[in-house]
Amino acid sequence: MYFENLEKEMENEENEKELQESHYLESNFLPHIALDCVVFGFDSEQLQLKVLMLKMKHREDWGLPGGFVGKRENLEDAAIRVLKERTGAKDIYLKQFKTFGKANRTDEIIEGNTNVLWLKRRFITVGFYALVDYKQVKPNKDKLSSDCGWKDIKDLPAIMLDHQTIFEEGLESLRRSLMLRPVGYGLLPEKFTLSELQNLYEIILDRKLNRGNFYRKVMKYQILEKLNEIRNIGAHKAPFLYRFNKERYDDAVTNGLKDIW
Amino acid sequence: MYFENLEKEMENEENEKELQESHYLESNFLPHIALDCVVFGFDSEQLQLKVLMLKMKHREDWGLPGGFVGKRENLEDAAIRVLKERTGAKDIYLKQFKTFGKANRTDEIIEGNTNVLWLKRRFITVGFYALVDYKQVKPNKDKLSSDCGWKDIKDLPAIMLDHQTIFEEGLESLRRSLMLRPVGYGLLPEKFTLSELQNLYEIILDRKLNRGNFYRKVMKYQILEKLNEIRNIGAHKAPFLYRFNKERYDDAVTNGLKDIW
DNA sequence: TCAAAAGTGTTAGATTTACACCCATGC
DNA sequence: GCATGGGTGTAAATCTAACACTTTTGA
Repeated sequence: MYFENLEKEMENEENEKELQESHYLESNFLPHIALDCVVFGFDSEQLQLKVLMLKMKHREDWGLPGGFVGKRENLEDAAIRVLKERTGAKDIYLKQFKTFGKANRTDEIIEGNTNVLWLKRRFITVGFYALVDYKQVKPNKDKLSSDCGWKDIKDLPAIMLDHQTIFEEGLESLRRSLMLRPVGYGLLPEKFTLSELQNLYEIILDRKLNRGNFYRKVMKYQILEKLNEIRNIGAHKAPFLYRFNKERYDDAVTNGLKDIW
Repeated sequence: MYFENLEKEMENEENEKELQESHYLESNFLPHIALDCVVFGFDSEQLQLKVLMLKMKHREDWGLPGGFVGKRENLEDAAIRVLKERTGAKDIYLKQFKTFGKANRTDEIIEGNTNVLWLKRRFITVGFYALVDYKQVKPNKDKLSSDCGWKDIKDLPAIMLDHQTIFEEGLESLRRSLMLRPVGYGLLPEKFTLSELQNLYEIILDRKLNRGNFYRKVMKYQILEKLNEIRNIGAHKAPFLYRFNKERYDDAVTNGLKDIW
């Protein structure tokens, strides 16, 4: 009997919290509009491209970090805010890639048992992908989730709603843009070795690249600066460190480099 | 005095209409969400790429054809519906290219003098571009506009809101996609000559292409079917007619052809 | 001495670009 | 005959892909 009451009390408390959350959302954000981010991080030790995911409360499956657009907030700023809250990282490369607007895409939630009533309506979501420095990120769960962490893109858990599709289209979009322009700023730490860069490209494109040719190509576009530093790793020659020449890099990103890789 | 009353009456009538329109929108469409279409048509006589524009009531500038998303309507379906209403054309190629979400992008309207109150809120808009057969289209104005017609992309009138930006990004997106895959289905009539196709490509890409090389390239991808028909034009050899082989064309559109042109 | 890093050489083959030449045909 | 269309030839320049050789250097 006692336990039953305790449980009920806790349930009520949880209810109360969710109702408050619902009011907060109601008064601060645009209804029907969400955004979701496919946040990529490159684990250069395990040589894995990872994506940030959240485990939602009341659910067994995972979702992409997302959020809503403040009533007077620019769409892009909303995405930046969400990314900062979730990752703590600054220097985030963000790109909008597609808006998802199937009429029934959030029916699962509308019919589900959340008490955040504000969520119980149809949502259209704007998809962004983001490139962040894996090592700088401290995954941070939000109010609606119970866990937050990196998942290897080749080994994803069960995924809610249409977030699997959003992820796949985000990855495809990243691949395509790598064909047209350099990627890396954001995904790598400020200083990195050439083989880290090559590994990153191989993982994004999902194929091996020839080292010599890669070296010449990357040098030709002069987007890198060689530093007078070296990283000590193993029982062999220490690799040089490089960083992006921001000016040339931005130029290349803006104007594209035709299909390079 | 009499005229004054007449004017006032007409104003009242107009007011009444707009309020009704506002209620209609309120009960049928999602608030805050719009879509705008950059509709391209190829005028093969004047050799101009044209874009469909509307002149809004109460305004001197022009805008892109747009609309809203029905409460239970898929986003893409809404775009298709708007396009059909505005152009009468079937067989429309539609592609979403970007969502525009600056907080102040519709302030002009919020502060303007429309009585369609539903419009007096912030809107985020999803941009689509569409390719239609210029000759099949009968431009059709909507309730909120006073005129509708084709404009040469090299000679546009004054444009409202951020529709200039939306147009430019739509055109850029069309150009890019032409680099990766064939375009033309939709923009050309069912039957067309090779030089019409080449003209189209030259106008979209804004540069001359070598005829011989163009011929070989287009043939290599086998997306065309030569017909046993000829078009009689002038005092010279009549050109053959071609049409797209829909299967191969769709295949190429889906899988891309790397950078071709 | 080994293993990885850094840089360069080389070559076969494909692709691109630019011209140019041929024939056909409607008027 | 002439202007346009349709089709092919070709050579130079450039780019790609694959491989291999050299030197450096930390443990």
